[in-house]
Amino acid sequence: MTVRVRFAPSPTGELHIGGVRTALFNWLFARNQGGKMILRIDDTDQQRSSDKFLQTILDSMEWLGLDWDEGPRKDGEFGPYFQTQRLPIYQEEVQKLLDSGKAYYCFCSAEELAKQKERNAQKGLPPRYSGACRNLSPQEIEEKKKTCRSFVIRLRVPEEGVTVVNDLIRGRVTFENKIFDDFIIVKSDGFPTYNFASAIDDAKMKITHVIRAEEHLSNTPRQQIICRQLGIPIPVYAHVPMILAPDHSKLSKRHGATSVQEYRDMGILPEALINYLALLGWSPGGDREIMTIEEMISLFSLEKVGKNASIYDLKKLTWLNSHYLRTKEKSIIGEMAVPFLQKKKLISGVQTEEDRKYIEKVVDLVREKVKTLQEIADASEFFFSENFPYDQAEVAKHFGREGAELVIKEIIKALQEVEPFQKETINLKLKNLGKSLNLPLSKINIPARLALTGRTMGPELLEIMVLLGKEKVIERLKKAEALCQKA
RNA sequence: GGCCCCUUCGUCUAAUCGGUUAGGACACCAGCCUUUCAAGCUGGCAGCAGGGGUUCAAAUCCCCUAGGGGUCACCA
Repeated sequence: MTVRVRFAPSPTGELHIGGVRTALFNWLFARNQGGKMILRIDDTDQQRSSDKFLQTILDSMEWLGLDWDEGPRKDGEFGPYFQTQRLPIYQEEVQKLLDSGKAYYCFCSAEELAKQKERNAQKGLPPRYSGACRNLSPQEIEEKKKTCRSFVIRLRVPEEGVTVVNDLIRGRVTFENKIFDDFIIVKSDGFPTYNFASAIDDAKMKITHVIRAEEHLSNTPRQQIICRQLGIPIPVYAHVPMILAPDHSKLSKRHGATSVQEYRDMGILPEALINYLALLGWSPGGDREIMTIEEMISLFSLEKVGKNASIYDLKKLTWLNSHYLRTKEKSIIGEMAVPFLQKKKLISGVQTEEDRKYIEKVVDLVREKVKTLQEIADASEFFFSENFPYDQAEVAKHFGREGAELVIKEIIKALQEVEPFQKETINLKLKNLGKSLNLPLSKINIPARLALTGRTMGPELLEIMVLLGKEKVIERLKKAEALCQKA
């Protein structure tokens, strides 16, 4: 039997790192097993679902390279892959349950139920359904259908016995059936609830392994009860540990960047995010940390997924990102930096071949010092514009001192003589200048760097000079000379 | 509150069947390198939640306690 897994997000928000990690584990498992990855959209919440979220989720998945074999933008033989398009399927199953008495209509209003819950809470009892509509006669049902505005359908849950979840990660987990009340399977708007739709779809889509977050573990027995009542197969479950925020609480917007989109905007590379997330809750064993996607696929196994929740740490993500930033093909990084440079208005929308080459050189030079694509853009401003800012404190310190102007003048004079304007020739000239002025090289380089870039730190000075070209170098030094007089 | 899950450095984790000076990575600190800042290299700091058992031997098996998380929705 070929492995079939699914990732089933609901389009009620952006894809956050917890969700992606679940998607990733599903994907790695499928690819490792030579199975199929199915993407299903659980959009039964009419109020909160939106097409905008659907699109960003799909875009995020594609950006990360987590492709799917069946699903939206793709289709497949077990569709449709949107739950809202599968209503007839659910209706058919509900009817079966209704006919056999395994489910029943409930006419209790939301207000009534809320009151009931409150009463139970006051008595210190668990909030459960009273069973008021459990045994209505056919006549009563017909009558209520006429008088009540709306109704739901509940599943008759056996009161005795236990339901055992066999989880690949957690082992056997046993639940007493008496802790469940008759839960709702069809809402008053006619849409199925999550547990119901999910159980049916997993079976109809021939899902073999349900890999999802641990928060669903407590829901699993309900789904198994549904499966049993419907006589459909129960998949193998694997509940992966949750990802928690640094304060140990459940992930939310107030914890800063949590969605894929935000990381993308920040200038995180997809492979860095994937690599980082793979390490959260899973380890290939040994000392492996940095892995290609192919290595992850071949090394992945659910047995090696841990049981305990993990807390995400931006610092490590950032470290991985800087690693990939430095080691990936420079033309690719150059390409990836383009939107960030555009956003800062350092380059225009269209580039000539020459522009591209220049961008690539700049990016290649700057990437050694930074951790994100955004930082590449921030660090390369002076390569694209004459209006870059000067660090005022450094200006005061280096241009304000006595003799500063003279040094700049000497540098200008020396550089003007350099021909051709290349690393070696410039280097030789500056070294000689240092000797003749009896100054350490740093006393020449630091003011020069400040004049050319506005900062005292950055890529290698000689590289900067060559890339900028003689003309701009001289021009900026002259500007600095003027600053000296003011300082 | 009931039920369920979990617990190795600050964080992510490793440790085939019980025997390890409990390993690695990020972060942090120091040194080296260096024409700045990084990177890189070397070294350092730091952990088996607590208590009972079982055993010649426990991070590892069992029990209890504590702590954390999840779930009990006409959300998924």
